[in-house]
Amino acid sequence: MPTIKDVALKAGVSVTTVSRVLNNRGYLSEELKKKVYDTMEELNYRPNELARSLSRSKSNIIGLIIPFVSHPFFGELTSHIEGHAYRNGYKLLLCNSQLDKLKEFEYIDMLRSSRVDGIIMGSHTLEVEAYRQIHLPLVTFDRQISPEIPYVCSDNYRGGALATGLLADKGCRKLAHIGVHPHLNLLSHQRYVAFRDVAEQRGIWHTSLHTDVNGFKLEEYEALLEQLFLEHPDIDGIFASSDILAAYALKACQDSGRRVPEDVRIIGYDGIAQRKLQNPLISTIRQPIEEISKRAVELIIEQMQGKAVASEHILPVELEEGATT
Amino acid sequence: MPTIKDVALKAGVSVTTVSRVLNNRGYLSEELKKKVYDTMEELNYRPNELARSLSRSKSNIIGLIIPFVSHPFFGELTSHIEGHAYRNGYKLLLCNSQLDKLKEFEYIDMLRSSRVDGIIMGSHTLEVEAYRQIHLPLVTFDRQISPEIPYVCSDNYRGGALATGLLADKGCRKLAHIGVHPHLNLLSHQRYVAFRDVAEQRGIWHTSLHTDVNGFKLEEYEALLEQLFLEHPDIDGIFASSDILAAYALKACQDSGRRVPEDVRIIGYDGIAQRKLQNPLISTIRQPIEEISKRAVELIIEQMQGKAVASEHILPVELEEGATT
DNA sequence: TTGTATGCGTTATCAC
DNA sequence: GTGATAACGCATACAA
Repeated sequence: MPTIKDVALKAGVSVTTVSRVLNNRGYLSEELKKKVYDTMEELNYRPNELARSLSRSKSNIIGLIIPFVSHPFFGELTSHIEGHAYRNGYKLLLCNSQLDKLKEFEYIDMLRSSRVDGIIMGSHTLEVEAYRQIHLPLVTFDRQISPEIPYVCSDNYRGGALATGLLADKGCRKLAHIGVHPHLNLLSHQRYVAFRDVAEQRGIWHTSLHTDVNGFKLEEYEALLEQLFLEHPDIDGIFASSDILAAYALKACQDSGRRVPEDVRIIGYDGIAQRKLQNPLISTIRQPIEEISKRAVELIIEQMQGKAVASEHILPVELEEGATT
Repeated sequence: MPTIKDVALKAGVSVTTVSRVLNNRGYLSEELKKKVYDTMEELNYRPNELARSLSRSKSNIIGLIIPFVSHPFFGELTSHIEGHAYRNGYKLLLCNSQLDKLKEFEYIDMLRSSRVDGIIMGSHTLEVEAYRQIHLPLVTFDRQISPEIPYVCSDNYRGGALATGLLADKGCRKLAHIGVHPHLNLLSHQRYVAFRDVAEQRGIWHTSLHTDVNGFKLEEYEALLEQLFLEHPDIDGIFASSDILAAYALKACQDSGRRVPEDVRIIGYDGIAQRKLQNPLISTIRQPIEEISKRAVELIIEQMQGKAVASEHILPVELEEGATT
């Protein structure tokens, strides 16, 4: 591949000049610019980003660590984050932790070595201290780590309250919450807290089931629903902590001859696009996924620029009623 | 951040020695190794991958260009590709083209500038010549570009034949194929070719509908199904070119009072995990997504190593019957 | 076995 | 306005 030196030589100028043209710095005659641009074109020259990054100590890369891209929610999140990064001239290094501690740890190391300009953390299997050691612009999704590290999330408590309130309003008398394991200090745990609060306020019987610690597996979801109906066959309202989980609940109801919403009412969380494939359409609490993604990227960029950023970014949710409630 | 120089200084050795320890090259006494490792630890030193990459002219980054990560099929593909890349010590730069020509073009440029070691192309909005100009290890998914560029895909023709054969066996007499626009020379077009061939061999009436050129939008899918049943209300067999499309077909049937599989039989393509959320379970032609991903990464690595690779990689599909046929 | 010097492709600091 | 030259952080050929 041709280098800046080749361009300089062929254009009959110095590398400094070529670099100047490249970065549009200082005063350059139109004629000179054209000459340089032409030789670049001629040589099919592409500036070496590695060298640029090294020299400027800025890579224009954002690292994204999430549990699973193949999970629809994270797929949408990733998609929007990529879009915003792209619009701002950043590349995205994708890291699937699979909720594997070692993998997440190694990825953090790799990202630091790669001198990424910042990291968006959507996976949180490690201890607080591990994240504090990173010393890079950081944004966390759905987890509060320490005051210096900003986090962005949906209004989990309000979402949980809205969902539970709807089930109560519809006359449910025996509620179940299903979700992933609340082992870590994830903010999504607030959905459950709200569920419990509202159910108790309203004096409604309620219970909660959750998957294993590393639970994002589809088989686990199935087992969870089976257990639920085995232990509590007369459940008449389910608040699922994700739309995927809600879809499983719906399927489990249909398979066991329960009518939805007549016998059992179901409401999910997330508001993923794929929800629309379900029949009947699943009621849900919509997270502003696009807004969350945008904010996360902005927060990374602002930190890089040395700006002070607020540490708390709680974005509003919206109740979106379908046909399962 | 500390550099190799800091480590050398503090350990009382030369940078060369530190570099040697880092890369485990040449003969080094255990004592010396330990001393160097200890100072690295002490300084929390991380080698600068940018500098390493520049020096070795190898970035250990693979670029992945796909239309949409949020599409379940590409989500799974991405997930597996990431896994294999990681296992081989490569990082993944994620590029969502959104089937936008300009974006895809710019991304190719960015990847070249970033000196990625290879590119896996799952988006193909550009002309053959654009890809031939890349001059980097390349692998294509589902598109044949030129003999030098290896491609990997599922056995599309066989998949289409299996699907159509099944519908025919079940007694369907009026078949429809639905898919995305066959504008580009995508190999998935073979699914349709097989559909037509088999239907004609068996003497079965058949038709085909497809989305717009840039069609991956969910709304378009809905419109497509609406049109299908409007024009051909008596269709009794549908072969959808993706499971997502099949899910829409299923929903459209249910919404219009058609029983599946009694009135209309449906079979999809891909074999995505999310298919299991549908009720009834959708019959499908399963692509070996994991194997495809593995092969793609391998082909990139082998090309980087200068090995000669075969240009055609057609992996077997499998008919997986659910409850919609 | 360890160190010196040079190069990787850019940018930035000086001079001229 | 333009051009040498020294960084950027690391790897490596060559010496010692």
